[in-house]
Amino acid sequence: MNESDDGRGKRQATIVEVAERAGVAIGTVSRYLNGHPIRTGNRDQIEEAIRELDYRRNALAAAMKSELTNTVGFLVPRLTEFHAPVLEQLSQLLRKQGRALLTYCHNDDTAAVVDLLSFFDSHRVDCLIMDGRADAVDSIRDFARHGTPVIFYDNDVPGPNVDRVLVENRAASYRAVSHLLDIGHTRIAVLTGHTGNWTGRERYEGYRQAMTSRGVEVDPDYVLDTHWNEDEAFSGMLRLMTLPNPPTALFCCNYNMTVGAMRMIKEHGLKIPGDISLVSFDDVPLFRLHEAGITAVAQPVAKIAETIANIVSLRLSHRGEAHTAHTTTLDCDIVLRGSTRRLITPQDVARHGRR
Amino acid sequence: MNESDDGRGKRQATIVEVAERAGVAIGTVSRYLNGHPIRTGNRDQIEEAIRELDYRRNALAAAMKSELTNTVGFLVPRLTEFHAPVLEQLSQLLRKQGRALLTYCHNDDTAAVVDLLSFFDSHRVDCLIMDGRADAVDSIRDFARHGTPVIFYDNDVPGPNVDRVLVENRAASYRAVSHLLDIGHTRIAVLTGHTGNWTGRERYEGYRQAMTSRGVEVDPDYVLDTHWNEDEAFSGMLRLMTLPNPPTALFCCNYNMTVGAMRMIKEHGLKIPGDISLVSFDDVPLFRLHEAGITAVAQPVAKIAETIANIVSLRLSHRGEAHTAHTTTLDCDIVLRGSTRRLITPQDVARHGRR
DNA sequence: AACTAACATGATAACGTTTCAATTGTAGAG
DNA sequence: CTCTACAATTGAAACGTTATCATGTTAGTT
Repeated sequence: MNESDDGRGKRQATIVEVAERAGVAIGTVSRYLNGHPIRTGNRDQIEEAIRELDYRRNALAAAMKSELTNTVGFLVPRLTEFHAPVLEQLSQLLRKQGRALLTYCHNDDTAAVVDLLSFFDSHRVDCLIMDGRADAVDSIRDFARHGTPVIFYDNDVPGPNVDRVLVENRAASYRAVSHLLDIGHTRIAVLTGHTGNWTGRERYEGYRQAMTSRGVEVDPDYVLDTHWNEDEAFSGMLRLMTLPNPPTALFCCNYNMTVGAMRMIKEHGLKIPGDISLVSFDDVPLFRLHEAGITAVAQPVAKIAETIANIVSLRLSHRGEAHTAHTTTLDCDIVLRGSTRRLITPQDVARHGRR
Repeated sequence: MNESDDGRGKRQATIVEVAERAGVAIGTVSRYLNGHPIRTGNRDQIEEAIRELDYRRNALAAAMKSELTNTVGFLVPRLTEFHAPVLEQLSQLLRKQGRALLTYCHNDDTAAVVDLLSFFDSHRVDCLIMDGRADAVDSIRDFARHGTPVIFYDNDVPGPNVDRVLVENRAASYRAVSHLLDIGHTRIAVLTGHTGNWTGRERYEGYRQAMTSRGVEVDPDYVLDTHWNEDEAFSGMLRLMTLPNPPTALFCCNYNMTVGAMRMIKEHGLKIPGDISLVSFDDVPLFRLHEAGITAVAQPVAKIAETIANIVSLRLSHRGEAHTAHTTTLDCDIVLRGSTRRLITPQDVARHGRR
């Protein structure tokens, strides 16, 4: 329908043509486009020229000179119910700063991470946000060496001199497991995700400290170092529940594993919390709607996104200046629901009779 | 630790310096970088120079000449459990084509959509993927006029000459509601999302056709035109269940609304499917784990992502060539679970006695 | 050995901005 | 009306790549 809807596009007007048509210098147009003060007469001329020529700014050319692309690289491990809201809010906060996110979901694939790092690098993103990864420290250091700020979130890895936005994984786990201990459980199993990375290690450590601080010994059979994903959690859970002495409570270190564990529990006709109590790291809307309600550690998604956005803004407004990296550690909430129930001890059973 | 970890970054080597050092012409280095054949001797020289100078490609400068940024704009309404996996897979498929996604989550904010459109435009994304939006057709047309391919997914709006990747919303809804009718329900309510947009209208239309094809009249009280979100679904559901003659079954047109409806149902002590049967559009892992299991329409996420990625590739390898827009419509699956149960009729009750 | 093709190479002109130093214009003070 | 600040404007030089085309080199035929 449209005059030039021929699929070819049309020759693009440049700032030069705008300047000619408006009868001013190129620099003046540039200044106008960047919001600098302009003589009123000139402004009108320029605006008219822009309209008539259907001029659109070429951010690439601009970025080339100014060394700023207004683009931020974002590397996310998985788009789970924890990460998706972070991305959602981050995209909006950064937009208010005039920036947008170049997003990639790497699924713990080292090669993909390295590949993307160099893509982001050659595309000159102004900043990089990612989970700290031991398998890519060298690439990360290479990347950061050129002066682009990097922000780690969700997972940490020591070494690189970058800002970090993390949560108090250990303390939150400690409290979660303490809750299970409070209500009488001692045979508590944990799906750690993966103690090969910091987050998994910290969450496990919280578990361990809670246990030992009550004098409960950690049974190695109860510690499953799976891989943050549903299927491994499912099979791990299978091993767990077929032990001669299965656990009475379970602590799952992320959302995906909670789903895997719950699937095993349901498919084998077990009940939460009747047969086993459950605490999940990561809270999702549907946990409220579970039959019993799932007790969960809620990460402060909004605060995380906000903090990251602030750091981006800060680093880029002082770019070039030397600075020391800063780590922000945010608190988590524990939401108690019905999936954790006081343990019925043999004594209880004896006292009240079977079933 | 690193030699130049001073936070300033260091002067960036260019292709010119590489050429000088390698003793070849600039063009030769460019050709090498783009994988064109190069004399063996020269190749070694160039590779050495690149290594020694720590050269990194500047994709901006390249894009400026080649008119290709290897960047694709992605505008997603919300990062729900439907959209997140699409983004996840899309980011990976496009990466294999050497492209990356500039992502923004607009939350149905018209101003944000328009803003992003012009951001993508000035950043010269090679292609744009978004939900078709009536509130932005003009901006979309403006955008497309310059020759950049656009792909609509999830939602459609007639007019723009763009490719479309959609699902058979109407047919899937028809089958979902027919299932409810099959098992005896007639008082079936629907949360349409928003019939102001195509997806909502189609899903409602499937509902309506299923009803009338069985001679069941659609009760306007049972049709709730809410807004795809949890809270409106919650309050809508409240209105629904306090009707003198409340529905015995419910069809929710997206995941968020299902959560809202389930929340109301649970908080008011009602049972699924005891008090009300439920079908959800969009299937998520936790639906399997609900007490009864939630019957749901599963959109073919992987196919959607794949189809979009293929179109991107196709359009960009034939760019500049005139083409006619193509619409792909994909099938959905209906997964029957326990949330839909045969209606207990008054006769049944009479026959078996109360409770 | 001479003669073609076929192909890699070299020099240079774009691509569309921003930036900078130099210049012109403007308005307020004397 | 002139002088002085100060701000807006100008013109040209980058920014780092790709594209073009004429030139040089190689390898394949006869």
